[in-house]
Amino acid sequence: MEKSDRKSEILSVAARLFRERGYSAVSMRDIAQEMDMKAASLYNHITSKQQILVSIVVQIAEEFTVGMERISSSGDSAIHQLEQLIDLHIELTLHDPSVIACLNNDWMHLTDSDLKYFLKMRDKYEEGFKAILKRGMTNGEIANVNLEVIMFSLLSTLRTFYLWYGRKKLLSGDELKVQMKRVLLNGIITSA
Amino acid sequence: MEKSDRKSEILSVAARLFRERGYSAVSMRDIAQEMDMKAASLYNHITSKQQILVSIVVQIAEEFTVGMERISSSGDSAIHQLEQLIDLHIELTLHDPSVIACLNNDWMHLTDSDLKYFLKMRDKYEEGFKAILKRGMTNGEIANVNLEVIMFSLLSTLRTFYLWYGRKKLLSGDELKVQMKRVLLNGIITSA
DNA sequence: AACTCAAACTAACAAATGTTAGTTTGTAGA
DNA sequence: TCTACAAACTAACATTTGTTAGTTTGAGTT
Repeated sequence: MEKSDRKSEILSVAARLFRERGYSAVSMRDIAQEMDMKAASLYNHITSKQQILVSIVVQIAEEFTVGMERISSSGDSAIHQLEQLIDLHIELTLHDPSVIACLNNDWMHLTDSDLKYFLKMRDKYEEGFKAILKRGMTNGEIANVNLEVIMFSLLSTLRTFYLWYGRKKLLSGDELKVQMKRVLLNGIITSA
Repeated sequence: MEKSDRKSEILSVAARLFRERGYSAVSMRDIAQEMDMKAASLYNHITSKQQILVSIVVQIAEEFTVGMERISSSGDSAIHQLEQLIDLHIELTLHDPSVIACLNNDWMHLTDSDLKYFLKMRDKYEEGFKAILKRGMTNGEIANVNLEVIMFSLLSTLRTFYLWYGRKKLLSGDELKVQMKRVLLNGIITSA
Protein backbone atom coordinates (compact mmCIF):
# COMPACT_ATOMS: atom_id res chain seq x y z
CA MET A 1 0.00 0.00 0.00
CA GLU A 2 2.83 2.44 0.74
CA LYS A 3 2.38 6.15 -0.05
CA SER A 4 -1.07 7.55 -0.74
CA ASP A 5 -0.51 9.66 -3.83
CA ARG A 6 -2.26 8.53 -6.99
CA LYS A 7 0.77 7.05 -8.70
CA SER A 8 1.60 4.84 -5.75
CA GLU A 9 -2.00 3.69 -5.66
CA ILE A 10 -1.70 2.61 -9.27
CA LEU A 11 1.51 0.72 -8.56
CA SER A 12 -0.14 -0.99 -5.64
CA VAL A 13 -3.24 -1.99 -7.56
CA ALA A 14 -1.14 -3.12 -10.50
CA ALA A 15 1.08 -5.25 -8.30
CA ARG A 16 -1.96 -6.94 -6.84
CA LEU A 17 -3.42 -7.70 -10.27
CA PHE A 18 -0.05 -8.78 -11.66
CA ARG A 19 0.22 -11.21 -8.78
CA GLU A 20 -3.22 -12.65 -9.45
CA ARG A 21 -3.04 -12.95 -13.25
CA GLY A 22 0.49 -12.15 -14.36
CA TYR A 23 1.72 -9.00 -16.14
CA SER A 24 0.61 -9.91 -19.65
CA ALA A 25 -2.87 -10.97 -18.64
CA VAL A 26 -3.60 -7.64 -16.95
CA SER A 27 -4.71 -4.82 -19.23
CA MET A 28 -4.57 -1.12 -18.57
CA ARG A 29 -8.35 -1.23 -18.59
CA ASP A 30 -8.26 -3.81 -15.81
CA ILE A 31 -6.05 -1.60 -13.69
CA ALA A 32 -8.18 1.44 -14.43
CA GLN A 33 -11.42 -0.32 -13.55
CA GLU A 34 -9.97 -1.37 -10.22
CA MET A 35 -9.23 2.29 -9.56
CA ASP A 36 -12.65 3.48 -10.74
CA MET A 37 -11.31 5.37 -13.70
CA LYS A 38 -10.81 5.00 -17.43
CA ALA A 39 -7.62 3.55 -18.86
CA ALA A 40 -6.60 6.78 -20.52
CA SER A 41 -6.66 8.60 -17.19
CA LEU A 42 -3.90 6.39 -15.87
CA TYR A 43 -1.53 8.18 -18.21
CA ASN A 44 -1.83 11.35 -16.16
CA HIS A 45 0.23 9.53 -13.55
CA ILE A 46 2.36 6.98 -15.35
CA THR A 47 3.98 6.93 -18.76
CA SER A 48 3.39 3.33 -19.85
CA LYS A 49 2.37 -0.12 -18.71
CA GLN A 50 5.99 -1.15 -19.00
CA GLN A 51 7.02 1.62 -16.63
CA ILE A 52 4.60 0.37 -14.01
CA LEU A 53 6.35 -2.98 -14.07
CA VAL A 54 9.79 -1.40 -13.95
CA SER A 55 8.86 0.77 -10.99
CA ILE A 56 7.57 -2.19 -9.03
CA VAL A 57 10.32 -4.68 -9.82
CA VAL A 58 13.36 -2.42 -9.72
CA GLN A 59 12.40 -0.86 -6.43
CA ILE A 60 12.03 -4.12 -4.55
CA ALA A 61 15.13 -5.56 -6.21
CA GLU A 62 17.08 -2.57 -4.96
CA GLU A 63 15.78 -3.13 -1.45
CA PHE A 64 17.16 -6.65 -1.52
CA THR A 65 20.44 -5.33 -2.88
CA VAL A 66 20.73 -2.79 -0.09
CA GLY A 67 19.85 -5.44 2.46
CA MET A 68 22.51 -7.79 1.16
CA GLU A 69 25.13 -5.06 1.25
CA ARG A 70 24.28 -4.16 4.82
CA ILE A 71 24.28 -7.74 6.02
CA SER A 72 27.34 -9.01 4.21
CA SER A 73 29.45 -6.04 5.27
CA SER A 74 28.66 -6.61 8.94
CA GLY A 75 31.32 -8.58 10.74
CA ASP A 76 28.85 -11.20 11.97
CA SER A 77 29.28 -14.95 11.72
CA ALA A 78 28.07 -16.66 8.55
CA ILE A 79 25.18 -18.29 10.35
CA HIS A 80 24.09 -15.01 11.86
CA GLN A 81 24.31 -13.37 8.45
CA LEU A 82 22.08 -16.10 7.03
CA GLU A 83 19.62 -15.49 9.83
CA GLN A 84 19.53 -11.83 8.93
CA LEU A 85 18.91 -12.71 5.29
CA ILE A 86 15.99 -14.90 6.32
CA ASP A 87 14.63 -11.98 8.31
CA LEU A 88 15.07 -9.69 5.32
CA HIS A 89 13.05 -11.95 3.03
CA ILE A 90 10.31 -12.47 5.58
CA GLU A 91 10.03 -8.78 6.38
CA LEU A 92 9.85 -7.67 2.77
CA THR A 93 7.35 -10.42 1.99
CA LEU A 94 5.07 -9.55 4.89
CA HIS A 95 5.27 -5.88 3.98
CA ASP A 96 3.95 -6.44 0.45
CA PRO A 97 3.52 -9.97 -0.86
CA SER A 98 2.23 -8.82 -4.26
CA VAL A 99 5.40 -6.91 -4.99
CA ILE A 100 7.44 -10.00 -4.16
CA ALA A 101 5.25 -12.01 -6.51
CA CYS A 102 6.00 -9.53 -9.31
CA LEU A 103 9.69 -9.75 -8.55
CA ASN A 104 9.53 -13.52 -8.88
CA ASN A 105 7.21 -13.93 -11.83
CA ASP A 106 7.13 -10.78 -13.91
CA TRP A 107 10.77 -9.70 -14.14
CA MET A 108 10.88 -11.68 -17.37
CA HIS A 109 8.78 -8.99 -19.00
CA LEU A 110 11.35 -6.31 -18.39
CA THR A 111 13.12 -5.17 -21.54
CA ASP A 112 16.57 -4.05 -22.59
CA SER A 113 18.41 -1.97 -20.03
CA ASP A 114 15.85 -2.60 -17.30
CA LEU A 115 16.20 -6.34 -17.73
CA LYS A 116 19.97 -6.03 -17.79
CA TYR A 117 19.96 -3.94 -14.62
CA PHE A 118 17.68 -6.41 -12.89
CA LEU A 119 19.78 -9.42 -13.86
CA LYS A 120 22.89 -7.67 -12.66
CA MET A 121 21.33 -7.11 -9.26
CA ARG A 122 20.08 -10.68 -9.08
CA ASP A 123 23.51 -12.03 -9.90
CA LYS A 124 25.14 -9.78 -7.35
CA TYR A 125 22.67 -10.89 -4.72
CA GLU A 126 23.40 -14.53 -5.38
CA GLU A 127 27.13 -13.88 -5.37
CA GLY A 128 26.77 -12.26 -1.97
CA PHE A 129 24.80 -15.24 -0.78
CA LYS A 130 27.42 -17.67 -2.00
CA ALA A 131 30.23 -15.69 -0.43
CA ILE A 132 28.57 -15.98 2.95
CA LEU A 133 28.02 -19.71 2.52
CA LYS A 134 31.60 -20.21 1.38
CA ARG A 135 33.00 -18.39 4.37
CA GLY A 136 30.76 -20.43 6.64
CA MET A 137 32.04 -23.62 5.09
CA THR A 138 35.72 -22.86 5.51
CA ASN A 139 34.87 -21.66 9.02
CA GLY A 140 33.29 -24.98 9.83
CA GLU A 141 30.00 -23.25 10.59
CA ILE A 142 28.25 -24.79 7.61
CA ALA A 143 28.17 -28.38 6.40
CA ASN A 144 30.30 -29.20 3.43
CA VAL A 145 27.57 -29.88 0.89
CA ASN A 146 27.41 -28.58 -2.68
CA LEU A 147 27.26 -24.82 -2.39
CA GLU A 148 24.80 -24.19 -5.21
CA VAL A 149 22.44 -26.82 -3.90
CA ILE A 150 22.39 -25.17 -0.50
CA MET A 151 21.92 -21.69 -1.87
CA PHE A 152 19.12 -22.50 -4.28
CA SER A 153 17.41 -24.61 -1.68
CA LEU A 154 17.39 -21.69 0.75
CA LEU A 155 16.52 -19.12 -1.88
CA SER A 156 13.68 -21.18 -3.31
CA THR A 157 11.96 -21.25 0.03
CA LEU A 158 12.62 -17.60 0.82
CA ARG A 159 11.62 -16.33 -2.60
CA THR A 160 8.34 -18.21 -2.80
CA PHE A 161 7.38 -17.59 0.79
CA TYR A 162 4.73 -15.16 -0.47
CA LEU A 163 2.89 -18.09 -2.02
CA TRP A 164 2.03 -19.88 1.15
CA TYR A 165 1.94 -16.87 3.41
CA GLY A 166 -1.01 -15.86 1.26
CA ARG A 167 -2.75 -19.12 1.97
CA LYS A 168 -2.02 -19.68 5.64
CA LYS A 169 -1.45 -16.89 8.09
CA LEU A 170 -1.07 -19.23 10.98
CA LEU A 171 1.91 -17.62 12.65
CA SER A 172 2.99 -14.12 13.63
CA GLY A 173 5.92 -12.55 11.86
CA ASP A 174 8.30 -13.25 14.73
CA GLU A 175 7.20 -16.85 15.09
CA LEU A 176 7.63 -17.33 11.37
CA LYS A 177 11.19 -16.10 11.55
CA VAL A 178 12.02 -18.51 14.35
CA GLN A 179 10.43 -21.52 12.66
CA MET A 180 11.93 -20.77 9.27
CA LYS A 181 15.41 -20.50 10.75
CA ARG A 182 14.94 -23.81 12.51
CA VAL A 183 13.81 -25.57 9.35
CA LEU A 184 16.21 -23.91 6.94
CA LEU A 185 19.38 -23.81 8.99
CA ASN A 186 19.36 -27.01 11.00
CA GLY A 187 20.11 -28.87 7.83
CA ILE A 188 23.13 -26.72 7.24
CA ILE A 189 24.84 -26.14 10.55
CA THR A 190 27.54 -28.74 11.02
CA SER A 191 26.84 -29.35 14.68
CA ALA A 192 23.14 -29.93 14.20
CA MET B 1 9.85 -33.90 -26.16
CA GLU B 2 7.81 -37.08 -25.65
CA LYS B 3 5.92 -38.58 -28.60
CA SER B 4 6.66 -37.51 -32.15
CA ASP B 5 3.22 -36.90 -33.59
CA ARG B 6 2.36 -33.38 -34.53
CA LYS B 7 0.11 -32.62 -31.58
CA SER B 8 2.74 -33.62 -29.08
CA GLU B 9 5.24 -31.44 -30.90
CA ILE B 10 2.92 -28.50 -30.48
CA LEU B 11 2.50 -29.19 -26.78
CA SER B 12 6.24 -29.43 -26.40
CA VAL B 13 6.95 -26.21 -28.24
CA ALA B 14 4.16 -24.45 -26.40
CA ALA B 15 5.47 -25.59 -23.03
CA ARG B 16 8.90 -24.23 -23.87
CA LEU B 17 7.52 -20.86 -24.92
CA PHE B 18 5.14 -20.71 -21.95
CA ARG B 19 8.11 -21.29 -19.71
CA GLU B 20 10.10 -18.49 -21.33
CA ARG B 21 7.38 -15.84 -21.55
CA GLY B 22 4.32 -17.09 -19.68
CA TYR B 23 1.04 -18.33 -21.16
CA SER B 24 -0.54 -14.94 -21.87
CA ALA B 25 2.53 -13.50 -23.53
CA VAL B 26 2.73 -16.33 -26.05
CA SER B 27 0.48 -16.00 -29.09
CA MET B 28 -0.70 -18.74 -31.39
CA ARG B 29 1.40 -17.07 -34.07
CA ASP B 30 4.47 -17.42 -31.86
CA ILE B 31 3.85 -21.12 -31.43
CA ALA B 32 3.18 -21.54 -35.14
CA GLN B 33 6.32 -19.69 -36.15
CA GLU B 34 8.40 -21.91 -33.92
CA MET B 35 6.92 -24.89 -35.75
CA ASP B 36 7.42 -23.34 -39.20
CA MET B 37 3.75 -23.05 -39.94
CA LYS B 38 0.95 -20.54 -39.86
CA ALA B 39 -1.22 -20.05 -36.79
CA ALA B 40 -4.36 -21.33 -38.47
CA SER B 41 -2.68 -24.63 -39.25
CA LEU B 42 -2.30 -25.39 -35.57
CA TYR B 43 -6.04 -25.90 -35.41
CA ASN B 44 -5.72 -29.05 -37.47
CA HIS B 45 -4.17 -30.60 -34.36
CA ILE B 46 -5.54 -28.76 -31.36
CA THR B 47 -8.87 -27.15 -30.65
CA SER B 48 -7.80 -24.00 -28.80
CA LYS B 49 -4.96 -22.27 -27.04
CA GLN B 50 -6.70 -22.99 -23.78
CA GLN B 51 -6.70 -26.69 -24.56
CA ILE B 52 -2.96 -26.67 -25.08
CA LEU B 53 -2.52 -25.35 -21.57
CA VAL B 54 -4.97 -27.85 -20.10
CA SER B 55 -3.23 -30.76 -21.82
CA ILE B 56 0.14 -29.73 -20.48
CA VAL B 57 -0.85 -28.88 -16.93
CA VAL B 58 -3.38 -31.59 -16.22
CA GLN B 59 -1.13 -34.35 -17.49
CA ILE B 60 1.83 -33.48 -15.29
CA ALA B 61 -0.43 -32.81 -12.31
CA GLU B 62 -1.84 -36.30 -12.72
CA GLU B 63 1.65 -37.73 -12.79
CA PHE B 64 2.35 -36.15 -9.42
CA THR B 65 -0.96 -37.44 -8.13
CA VAL B 66 -0.16 -40.97 -9.21
CA GLY B 67 3.31 -40.70 -7.70
CA MET B 68 1.94 -39.54 -4.39
CA GLU B 69 -0.57 -42.38 -4.27
CA ARG B 70 2.10 -44.95 -5.00
CA ILE B 71 4.51 -43.58 -2.41
CA SER B 72 2.09 -42.89 0.41
CA SER B 73 0.48 -46.31 0.10
CA SER B 74 3.81 -48.08 0.45
CA GLY B 75 4.54 -49.23 3.95
CA ASP B 76 7.86 -47.40 4.11
CA SER B 77 9.03 -45.13 6.90
CA ALA B 78 8.11 -41.47 6.71
CA ILE B 79 11.68 -40.45 5.96
CA HIS B 80 11.94 -42.97 3.18
CA GLN B 81 8.67 -41.78 1.75
CA LEU B 82 9.97 -38.22 1.75
CA GLU B 83 13.08 -39.42 -0.04
CA GLN B 84 10.91 -41.00 -2.69
CA LEU B 85 8.97 -37.77 -3.09
CA ILE B 86 12.21 -35.89 -3.59
CA ASP B 87 13.15 -38.41 -6.26
CA LEU B 88 9.77 -38.00 -7.90
CA HIS B 89 10.14 -34.23 -8.19
CA ILE B 90 13.68 -34.45 -9.47
CA GLU B 91 12.85 -37.10 -12.03
CA LEU B 92 9.84 -35.29 -13.44
CA THR B 93 11.79 -32.03 -13.52
CA LEU B 94 14.75 -33.52 -15.34
CA HIS B 95 12.43 -35.22 -17.78
CA ASP B 96 10.80 -31.97 -18.88
CA PRO B 97 11.59 -28.75 -17.02
CA SER B 98 9.31 -26.63 -19.21
CA VAL B 99 6.27 -28.65 -18.29
CA ILE B 100 7.09 -28.20 -14.62
CA ALA B 101 7.42 -24.47 -15.20
CA CYS B 102 3.91 -24.41 -16.71
CA LEU B 103 2.58 -26.37 -13.77
CA ASN B 104 4.04 -23.80 -11.41
CA ASN B 105 3.31 -20.58 -13.24
CA ASP B 106 0.49 -21.04 -15.72
CA TRP B 107 -2.09 -23.10 -13.83
CA MET B 108 -3.67 -19.79 -12.88
CA HIS B 109 -4.86 -19.43 -16.47
CA LEU B 110 -6.94 -22.56 -16.31
CA THR B 111 -10.67 -21.90 -16.24
CA ASP B 112 -13.77 -23.36 -14.64
CA SER B 113 -13.79 -27.12 -14.33
CA ASP B 114 -10.16 -27.48 -15.38
CA LEU B 115 -9.06 -25.07 -12.67
CA LYS B 116 -11.25 -26.83 -10.16
CA TYR B 117 -9.83 -30.21 -11.10
CA PHE B 118 -6.29 -28.91 -10.85
CA LEU B 119 -6.84 -27.33 -7.44
CA LYS B 120 -8.40 -30.52 -6.18
CA MET B 121 -5.31 -32.46 -7.20
CA ARG B 122 -2.99 -29.90 -5.68
CA ASP B 123 -4.86 -29.98 -2.40
CA LYS B 124 -4.83 -33.74 -2.36
CA TYR B 125 -1.12 -33.78 -3.02
CA GLU B 126 -0.44 -31.44 -0.14
CA GLU B 127 -2.71 -33.44 2.14
CA GLY B 128 -0.73 -36.55 1.29
CA PHE B 129 2.47 -34.69 2.02
CA LYS B 130 1.21 -33.51 5.38
CA ALA B 131 -0.02 -36.97 6.32
CA ILE B 132 3.47 -38.35 5.80
CA LEU B 133 5.03 -35.57 7.85
CA LYS B 134 2.51 -36.02 10.63
CA ARG B 135 3.16 -39.72 10.85
CA GLY B 136 6.89 -39.03 10.91
CA MET B 137 6.43 -36.62 13.77
CA THR B 138 4.43 -38.91 15.99
CA ASN B 139 6.94 -41.63 15.07
CA GLY B 140 9.78 -39.49 16.26
CA GLU B 141 11.39 -39.64 12.83
CA ILE B 142 10.80 -35.97 12.18
CA ALA B 143 11.50 -32.95 14.35
CA ASN B 144 8.53 -31.35 16.01
CA VAL B 145 8.44 -28.08 14.10
CA ASN B 146 5.38 -26.43 12.61
CA LEU B 147 4.05 -28.83 10.02
CA GLU B 148 3.05 -26.28 7.41
CA VAL B 149 6.40 -24.54 7.64
CA ILE B 150 8.20 -27.81 6.98
CA MET B 151 5.96 -28.80 4.11
CA PHE B 152 6.06 -25.51 2.27
CA SER B 153 9.77 -25.24 2.80
CA LEU B 154 10.31 -28.62 1.18
CA LEU B 155 7.76 -28.06 -1.55
CA SER B 156 9.13 -24.64 -2.45
CA THR B 157 12.51 -26.11 -3.17
CA LEU B 158 11.18 -29.12 -5.03
CA ARG B 159 8.68 -27.19 -7.10
CA THR B 160 11.10 -24.51 -8.25
CA PHE B 161 13.96 -26.87 -8.85
CA TYR B 162 13.43 -26.40 -12.60
CA LEU B 163 14.54 -22.79 -12.18
CA TRP B 164 18.08 -23.46 -11.17
CA TYR B 165 18.47 -26.76 -12.91
CA GLY B 166 18.07 -24.69 -16.04
CA ARG B 167 20.92 -22.44 -15.03
CA LYS B 168 23.45 -24.86 -13.60
CA LYS B 169 23.71 -28.44 -14.69
CA LEU B 170 26.63 -29.12 -12.46
CA LEU B 171 25.55 -32.47 -11.10
CA SER B 172 24.19 -35.70 -12.52
CA GLY B 173 20.66 -36.73 -11.68
CA ASP B 174 21.76 -39.22 -9.06
CA GLU B 175 24.16 -36.83 -7.40
CA LEU B 176 21.42 -34.22 -7.30
CA LYS B 177 19.11 -36.61 -5.51
CA VAL B 178 21.73 -37.37 -2.89
CA GLN B 179 22.65 -33.74 -2.27
CA MET B 180 19.05 -32.58 -2.16
CA LYS B 181 18.13 -35.18 0.39
CA ARG B 182 21.08 -34.18 2.51
CA VAL B 183 20.14 -30.51 2.42
CA LEU B 184 16.39 -30.91 2.72
CA LEU B 185 16.14 -33.71 5.24
CA ASN B 186 18.96 -33.09 7.68
CA GLY B 187 17.02 -30.16 8.97
CA ILE B 188 14.07 -32.33 9.64
CA ILE B 189 15.36 -35.64 10.95
CA THR B 190 15.38 -35.56 14.74
CA SER B 191 18.69 -37.30 15.14
CA ALA B 192 20.57 -35.01 12.76
C1' DA C 1 -14.90 36.59 -10.90
C1' DA C 2 -11.04 35.05 -13.47
C1' DC C 3 -7.18 31.98 -13.66
C1' DT C 4 -4.50 27.74 -12.95
C1' DC C 5 -3.75 23.17 -13.02
C1' DA C 6 -4.10 18.47 -11.83
C1' DA C 7 -6.83 14.83 -12.99
C1' DA C 8 -10.56 12.99 -14.87
C1' DC C 9 -13.08 12.26 -19.33
C1' DT C 10 -14.53 10.80 -24.61
C1' DA C 11 -13.11 9.21 -28.92
C1' DA C 12 -10.20 7.22 -31.71
C1' DC C 13 -5.89 4.81 -33.56
C1' DA C 14 -3.04 0.99 -35.31
C1' DA C 15 -1.52 -3.31 -34.02
C1' DA C 16 -2.09 -7.78 -32.20
C1' DT C 17 -5.09 -11.43 -30.59
C1' DG C 18 -7.69 -16.18 -31.03
C1' DT C 19 -10.29 -18.30 -34.21
C1' DT C 20 -13.07 -19.69 -38.50
C1' DA C 21 -14.00 -20.66 -43.44
C1' DG C 22 -12.68 -22.19 -47.48
C1' DT C 23 -8.84 -23.75 -50.45
C1' DT C 24 -4.57 -26.02 -51.95
C1' DT C 25 -1.03 -29.56 -51.59
C1' DG C 26 1.22 -33.83 -51.27
C1' DT C 27 1.36 -38.54 -50.27
C1' DA C 28 -0.44 -43.29 -49.63
C1' DG C 29 -3.71 -46.89 -51.09
C1' DA C 30 -7.01 -48.68 -54.62
C1' DT D 1 -4.35 -42.92 -62.62
C1' DC D 2 -7.89 -41.82 -59.46
C1' DT D 3 -9.36 -41.13 -54.80
C1' DA D 4 -9.05 -39.90 -50.02
C1' DC D 5 -7.43 -37.38 -46.51
C1' DA D 6 -4.34 -35.24 -43.34
C1' DA D 7 -2.16 -31.11 -42.98
C1' DA D 8 -0.73 -27.15 -44.72
C1' DC D 9 -2.24 -22.64 -46.71
C1' DT D 10 -4.66 -17.57 -47.51
C1' DA D 11 -7.93 -14.37 -46.09
C1' DA D 12 -10.72 -12.54 -43.08
C1' DC D 13 -13.42 -11.70 -38.64
C1' DA D 14 -14.51 -9.46 -34.23
C1' DT D 15 -12.17 -8.22 -29.95
C1' DT D 16 -8.86 -6.56 -27.18
C1' DT D 17 -4.64 -4.24 -26.65
C1' DG D 18 -1.58 0.06 -25.31
C1' DT D 19 -1.61 4.59 -26.25
C1' DT D 20 -2.59 9.52 -27.94
C1' DA D 21 -5.22 13.81 -28.71
C1' DG D 22 -8.18 16.91 -27.31
C1' DT D 23 -11.74 18.27 -23.91
C1' DT D 24 -14.16 18.84 -19.48
C1' DT D 25 -14.35 19.18 -14.54
C1' DG D 26 -13.62 20.96 -10.09
C1' DA D 27 -11.10 22.72 -6.37
C1' DG D 28 -7.75 26.24 -4.82
C1' DT D 29 -5.55 30.89 -5.54
C1' DT D 30 -5.44 35.56 -6.82
